[in-house]
Amino acid sequence: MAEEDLRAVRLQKVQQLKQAGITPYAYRWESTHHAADLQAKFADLPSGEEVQIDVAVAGRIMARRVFGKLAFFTLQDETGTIQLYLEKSRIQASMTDQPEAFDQLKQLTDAGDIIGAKGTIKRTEKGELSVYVTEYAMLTKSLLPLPDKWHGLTDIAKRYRQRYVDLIVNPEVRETFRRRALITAAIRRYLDQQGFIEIETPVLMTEAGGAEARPFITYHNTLEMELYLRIATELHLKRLIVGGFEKVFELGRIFRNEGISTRHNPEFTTIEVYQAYADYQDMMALTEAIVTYAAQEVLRTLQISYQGTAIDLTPPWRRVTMHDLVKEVTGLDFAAFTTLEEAKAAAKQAGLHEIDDCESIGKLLNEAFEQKVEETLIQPTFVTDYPVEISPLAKPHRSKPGLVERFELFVVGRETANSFSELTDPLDQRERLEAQSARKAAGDLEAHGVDEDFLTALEHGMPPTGGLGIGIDRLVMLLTDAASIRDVIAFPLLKPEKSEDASE
RNA sequence: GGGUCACUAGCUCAGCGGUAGAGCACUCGGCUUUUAACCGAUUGGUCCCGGGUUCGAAUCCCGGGUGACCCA
Repeated sequence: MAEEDLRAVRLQKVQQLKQAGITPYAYRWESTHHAADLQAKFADLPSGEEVQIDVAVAGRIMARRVFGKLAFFTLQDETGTIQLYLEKSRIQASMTDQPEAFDQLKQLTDAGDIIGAKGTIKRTEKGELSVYVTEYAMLTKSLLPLPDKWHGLTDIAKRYRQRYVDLIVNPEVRETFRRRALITAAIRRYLDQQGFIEIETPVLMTEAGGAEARPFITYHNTLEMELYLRIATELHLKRLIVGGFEKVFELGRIFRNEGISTRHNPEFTTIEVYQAYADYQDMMALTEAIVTYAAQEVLRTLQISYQGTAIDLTPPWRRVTMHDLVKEVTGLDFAAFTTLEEAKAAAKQAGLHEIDDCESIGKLLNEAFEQKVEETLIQPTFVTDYPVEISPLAKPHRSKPGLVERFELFVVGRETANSFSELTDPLDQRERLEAQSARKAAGDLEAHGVDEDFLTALEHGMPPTGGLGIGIDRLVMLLTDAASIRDVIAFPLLKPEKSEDASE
């Protein structure tokens, strides 16, 4: 039967309910238990036995098994499922004001409807814990059919486009988003316990900054000006450190106008943390603490499995410099090169590709790292001491010329966190931002203009500060064993299904 | 950006040049211990869209759309 016909049948049932004086869209319902509560509480109840306890439950009908004078419904709420044992004689005896109650249950309810039920507890002879129903109420009539009860909804595009249906029929999807909420709550709780406060900074900015990425551009009507959606929270949080806060963070959404893949969504969530009087070594300890706290709170273990690979999150994690890793994997010792030409020749020899545009040894080192090393970093690894050329906001290394005090955390081959001893010298910072601004002028779409107010803030003096950013989506992927970032974002960006060609 | 694959009933899929199919769901009938309930009978289609080849296209070719995976 076509979808419109299926819908028409259910609309007819809506009318029939109304004619019988029953609203198909009720106002409230009071439950005593969730399905999981009952399943746990009566786990030891033997088959065939009853318990005279009054319970009330509510949820969506997932399956109906209807006999002549008896019916079994599978009811699903947020916590799980429980069976309703619906006996004509018992319901008719209790719902005396509604003599047709059982027939209405058989004829006017469908899988997908939301109902409430009151009754006692009974484990059937076949062993299924059930609410032995005395009364029920239609709470919301559903007009559209649920997907196949056995195969469910597997079409990936449809799952993302109609996430509500995905959530109804795929319980593990609900679990993923429940865990995501637990992870962000755990992170906030940990930071709160450590004395950090969360301050919300602007999403709309007159100049994008704090990262190298293409921004989204929007427009303010009354100001008559273009604005950028933030690509990082960095520059505002540092202003707060200048202002005297010593431990701040923000867990929020940022936006990057770039490609979409299983690891990239145009809007995603990061947490950035700034701690005055700390350096990147302190931030490593903080990173370990945050991630292991979240894992323990949500999974109760540090031994996790990601897409079939065992990952051990037990700290301390390996700490190794980018130079040493590149040398270890490729055999190239970048500390030994004196000219760019020499380094490029050796890099090509080692099998690196598309390196002709690299204008410095530091960028070449980073290319070697990205092309050869990243994918090998499966267990949690802090990669330290980056070239200054690719780190415009980090403080020069206290003992290694040409490098900065920075680390990135890699797990399962993916960058998961990024941190530096923050650059606090306003003149050095100006030089680096102006260099970037020149690249913007030359057409680099990921470069940005100088944020003069940020430099003014630095000139007022920022204490030595450690900064840390963690990609929340990737962390959630890791802790929920999700293969795609779209599996941990409730409503990922998708192209509209049909282009409404017209209008022009 | 490039390559490969997918798109057929509400859902899951078969059909691959000759009358568009199955299971589930829906509708009707039967049924007081089911749990993919069962039995019987129906119903349901822009075969993603647009061109082309052909006597004939869901099927072959070209273009487009959406998505997945791989590569950059």
